[in-house]
Amino acid sequence: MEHAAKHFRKRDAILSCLRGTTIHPSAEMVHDLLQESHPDISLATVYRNLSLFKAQGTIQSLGMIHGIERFDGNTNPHVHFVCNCCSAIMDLHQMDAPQRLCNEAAQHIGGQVDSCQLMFFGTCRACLAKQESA
Amino acid sequence: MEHAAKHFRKRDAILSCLRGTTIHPSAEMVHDLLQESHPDISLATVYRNLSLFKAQGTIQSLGMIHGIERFDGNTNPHVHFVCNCCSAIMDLHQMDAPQRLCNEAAQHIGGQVDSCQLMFFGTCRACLAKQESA
DNA sequence: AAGAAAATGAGAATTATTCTTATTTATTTG
DNA sequence: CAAATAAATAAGAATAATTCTCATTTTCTT
Repeated sequence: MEHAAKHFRKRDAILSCLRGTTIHPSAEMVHDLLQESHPDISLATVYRNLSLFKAQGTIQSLGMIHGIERFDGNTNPHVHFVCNCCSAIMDLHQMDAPQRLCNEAAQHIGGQVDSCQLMFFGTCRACLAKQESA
Repeated sequence: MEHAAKHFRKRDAILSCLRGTTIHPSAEMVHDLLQESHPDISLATVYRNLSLFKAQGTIQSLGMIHGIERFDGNTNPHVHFVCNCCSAIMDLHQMDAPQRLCNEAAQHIGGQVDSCQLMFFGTCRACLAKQESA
């Protein structure tokens, strides 16, 4: 059957939210961000749709950071920095994506390599400043 | 008697277990691996000591892989491959550790970079074979 | 407009991990 | 060597992020 583009308001709002932010939010952060425009959105709906988008490849998961799963609406491969102090996640677009290493990895592992993740950990500028003034 | 027993404490057994395996086990996997030599070890003890070693820097955490935290007794920086099918984690010692990228990352982020992790995801050889025969 | 299919809200269920407390084991001290 | 003190452990309860259930609402098809 032919389907026109379906319009599911809350689902769309969740995707727009992810695509419109660079904070790499968790499910709860998405829920908070949507409070103003959709005060009646359920946390379960956020979790459900994030799982769906992830399975579709529409968004990517950055994995569990400090015990909480974080998401990125930008599926282009790029490098991330995680602040161990405030759990902020920032893009490092300036750095070469390590995709070129996938083939090399595949040879060594003798399996099929689908993706890779390069992640730096440390303390962000804001948290460094806070520590100095304390 | 007391001196000899000191070397057979459960804490030591947990560390030895981690250092003697390359499967990058979770807490539960460590618990299982120790069943034969220490059938009365408690899962809480495993968790408690893994947290301790991690805080000390005696071992490293590879983060949550498919929802479960995995550990590595080898604190030397090296690259890992994760099978999305069976959750196996393998070392890629052959590949350059990306430590040299830390300085570059620090410049871009304007913060302090402590560590980094390069991880490849895909399907391991064993799981590929299983899929073909199915 | 009616019926079918999909999405949602609310809260219960799940599960990896952490915490609490009583007990056991190791270490220090007299 | 023995008493006192400190550290480690076992068992199970508590916690918290995530998933699941199901009744209801919304959207789509005819």
